Amino acid sequence: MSESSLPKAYDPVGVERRWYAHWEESGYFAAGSKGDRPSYCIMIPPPNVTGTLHMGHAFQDTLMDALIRQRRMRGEHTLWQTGTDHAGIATQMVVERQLAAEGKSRHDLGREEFLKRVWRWKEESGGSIVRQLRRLGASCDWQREAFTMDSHLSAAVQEVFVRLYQEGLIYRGSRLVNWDPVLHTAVSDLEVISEEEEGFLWHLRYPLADGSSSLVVATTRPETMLGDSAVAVHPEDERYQHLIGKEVRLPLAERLIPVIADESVKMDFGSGCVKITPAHDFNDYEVGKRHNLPQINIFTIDATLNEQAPAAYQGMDRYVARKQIIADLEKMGLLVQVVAHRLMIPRGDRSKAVVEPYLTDQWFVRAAPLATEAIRCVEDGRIRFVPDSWKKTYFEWMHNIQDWCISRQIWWGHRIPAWYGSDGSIFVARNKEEAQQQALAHYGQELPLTQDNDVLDTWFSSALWPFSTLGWPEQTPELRAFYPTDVLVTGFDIIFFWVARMIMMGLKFTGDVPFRTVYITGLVRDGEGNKMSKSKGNVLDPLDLIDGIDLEALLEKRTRDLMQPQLAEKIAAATRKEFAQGIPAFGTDALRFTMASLATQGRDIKFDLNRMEGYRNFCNKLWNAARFVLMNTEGQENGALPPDAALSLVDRWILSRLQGLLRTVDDSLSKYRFDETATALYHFLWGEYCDWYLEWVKPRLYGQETLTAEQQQNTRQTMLHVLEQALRLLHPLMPFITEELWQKVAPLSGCPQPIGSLMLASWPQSRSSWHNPELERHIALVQEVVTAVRTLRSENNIPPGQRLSLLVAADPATLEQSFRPYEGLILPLARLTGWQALTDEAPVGCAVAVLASIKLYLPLAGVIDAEAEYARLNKELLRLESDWQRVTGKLNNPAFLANAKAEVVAKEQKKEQELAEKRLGMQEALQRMDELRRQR
RNA sequence: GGGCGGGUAGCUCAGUCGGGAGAGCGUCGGCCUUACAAGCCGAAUGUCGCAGGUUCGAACCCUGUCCCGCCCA
Repeated sequence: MSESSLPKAYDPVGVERRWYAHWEESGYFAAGSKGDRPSYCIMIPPPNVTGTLHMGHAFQDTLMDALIRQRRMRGEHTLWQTGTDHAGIATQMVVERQLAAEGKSRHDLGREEFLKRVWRWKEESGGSIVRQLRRLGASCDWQREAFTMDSHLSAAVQEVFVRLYQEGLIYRGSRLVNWDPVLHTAVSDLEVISEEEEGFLWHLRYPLADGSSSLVVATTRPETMLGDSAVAVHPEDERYQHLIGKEVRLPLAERLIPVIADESVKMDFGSGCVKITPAHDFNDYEVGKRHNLPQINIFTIDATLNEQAPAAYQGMDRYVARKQIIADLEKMGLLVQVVAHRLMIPRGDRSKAVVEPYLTDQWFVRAAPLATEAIRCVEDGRIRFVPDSWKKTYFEWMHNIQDWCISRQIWWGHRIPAWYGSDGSIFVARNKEEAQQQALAHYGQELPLTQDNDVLDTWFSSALWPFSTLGWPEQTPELRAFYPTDVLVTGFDIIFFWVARMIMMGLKFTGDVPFRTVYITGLVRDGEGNKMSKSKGNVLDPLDLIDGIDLEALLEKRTRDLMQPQLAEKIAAATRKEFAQGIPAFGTDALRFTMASLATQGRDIKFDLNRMEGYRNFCNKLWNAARFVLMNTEGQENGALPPDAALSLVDRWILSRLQGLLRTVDDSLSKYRFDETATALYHFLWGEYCDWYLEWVKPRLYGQETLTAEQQQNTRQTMLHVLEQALRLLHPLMPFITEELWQKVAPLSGCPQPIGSLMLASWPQSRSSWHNPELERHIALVQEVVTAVRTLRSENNIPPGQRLSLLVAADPATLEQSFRPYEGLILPLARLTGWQALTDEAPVGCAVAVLASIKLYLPLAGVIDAEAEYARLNKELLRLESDWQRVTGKLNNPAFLANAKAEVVAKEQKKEQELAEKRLGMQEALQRMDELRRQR
């Protein structure tokens, strides 16, 4: 054995930087030309251009990269389309906050200047997330990197808008929408998070107009009473029949409003009378339409009271007004009671401000007509959800789909391609010139037009991503080659936001589905199952797991820029406790392997740092296995893999096991069961290749067996070949370490032609001639024997160094077929000097192991702890007894024999024989041990 | 209120042909055995949430029920 060219422990840092740069510079990520290869395409869910990489990205991008790398190795024409999203509201908020720090607002700058500023911010910070993506090893085609505001993507947005408008699928209308009074924009219902909060139910008395009596309404929002248009009761509510049709005098506003009957009123809620405020409540809006009630808007865009409110309240914030109104009503004796009440409070997902139902002019997509086909394509299997059950969630939403409010009153985004004439006529066009032509046709003369000030919902452009990035509306070669794409990998949290909308838009504009499979991942959470969030202070940065971070830096990072600075102390304490030593550097491959192994079917993925440490160790194990292989092959003649017959038992065995691994990896990847892939590779490399095969190889290479030079060479070649193949299989999950090792291993294993990178090496093909189940069964018995001897040693405290000889009792056929041919594999690993067949009674003072067909005796006279051995054997016998009884019970049951499948019965019979044999052997052994311990 | 997912070893989770309950981590014991102490060898550990049912046979299928979580209203 020679010195290895590898250091003793794997150090990921240099390896990762070096290889990624090499891959990218060499153009290995680029899709290249199609030729006659099958295409394979994944669209990355575009992250926020100014954002940073979080655990969810690391998780999903690892899986996408694994799929892409495997397909690339299989020789397919692969494209992983990458890019970023302009994230309208989020990005605008960041820049506005920067301005605020300078004491300015966007209005001080004006639209044009503000947008320049946002672009500048995008240029400055836009690089970080794509740099981080590279650190993950992502093999996306950077030459095709797209941004949702790129000109050709923007052109697609305009095209889609115009066509939908022309078909009547986009319309502008005055509707009640979710209004964010802080951001001053409408948001879609998906961007509103409703959560239960503590509040009150106020019971207010409204006097009847004729002064005859009064009624009591219950409300959670007393300030909106100034906009009431009616009071409603249930038509069948006997308490209030006499009131229906009468009028009440609305206090403070001093308006007369009718009492109406409407089915939607819940009789058992509050007093059974409710105020109806059509301009400020979604339900009341519907009621108002049914009863033709006026819509009285009492709020400004800031949710302060406007001129529709009585002068005394104008200009007040909604919550200030609430207090004032309650106080005023109380003075007037009209406040009946106040009851604590939990209610759902809607907040904007970005600003966290309480969202106000607000009457404004907005643009909408008529969703129902688009949904029909989008539902059908999942029903008929053109699109498949993995796991399948997510399609129920999809259907649930699609069947109840609402029109989509797509206009946003912000500046950063795709400006709506609509122009208004002086009389309010709308001209929707691809550009201003086209709009002016329309206007000319309409007015018969040239008149000034003004463009709509609003921009589109960011998700509108995201919905086009699968085809806009490929060049649509042009029929580009890329569009032809890669659309429909193959699989979308994303989280369940954006099925509605994004997946559903891509399906609708894709079908509408390309006539085909945007992807054939939707693989839905779980959400990465912390070890306790909590969502990772800045305010909880439990965020882990994938880069910190790769590079490591010391405690101080981690504390600083977690407590910087908190929305609620008072949380800093608590977060710091928790962080100190959990990461007293900071986080060590684990490297990208360990992170990726962890992500893959966590990719089970569940919804929540609790990220476990200990597990990651285990996979870091796995990297080191692999490193050292390769180191061992290289030590024994570098500078030697290793030949080429010979035909089967020339190979030794262990060589044939590991090749057979390799076939099993190959099948499992292919199968699990095709099912998106990355956890199975990871487990199979881990178990093969550590549990079989290292723990058994390499140990068996040692005596062969070290000349402890008399082998010819050729036999030794064959083993060296097998050792190289299996490692080389396993590195290929592992590459999609662990690209860096496999590349580094493969570069050294592949030339020695005689790879047919020199290849620049493992990325381009072919994906291993299974060879059925290597599959050898009979040999695997024999070796399984060998492993059982070795383990049994080791157990006997361990249980009797025999030092590993102490050499022993083994006595073996079995029938001659078993001995000759299952034991003797394998003695060379058994003796060294069990650390035995030799063995003898036992024909007579075993000598006194042996430790005994009873296998199905073989009994093993380890002569330990004088050393053996008879008492302990007796207890151990007794326990094992009890276990055998219970197993045996269960099996014989089955076999004695006529119903079982009559109903069970023949192969099951046969299996049980075989099991019964084995157990009976073992049981008998164990009884004998136990008896002898009993005698021995009594002699003491 | 409607829908969905989960409850398996101390922890995190596999276990979709219904036919002997698994892995990793942790724990315990023994080892610096010339690739690796980030390692090697060995061991212990289960009311498969609960109750019924179907079946020769249930962690798995059915019904009910409890608990936890998510989504929608």
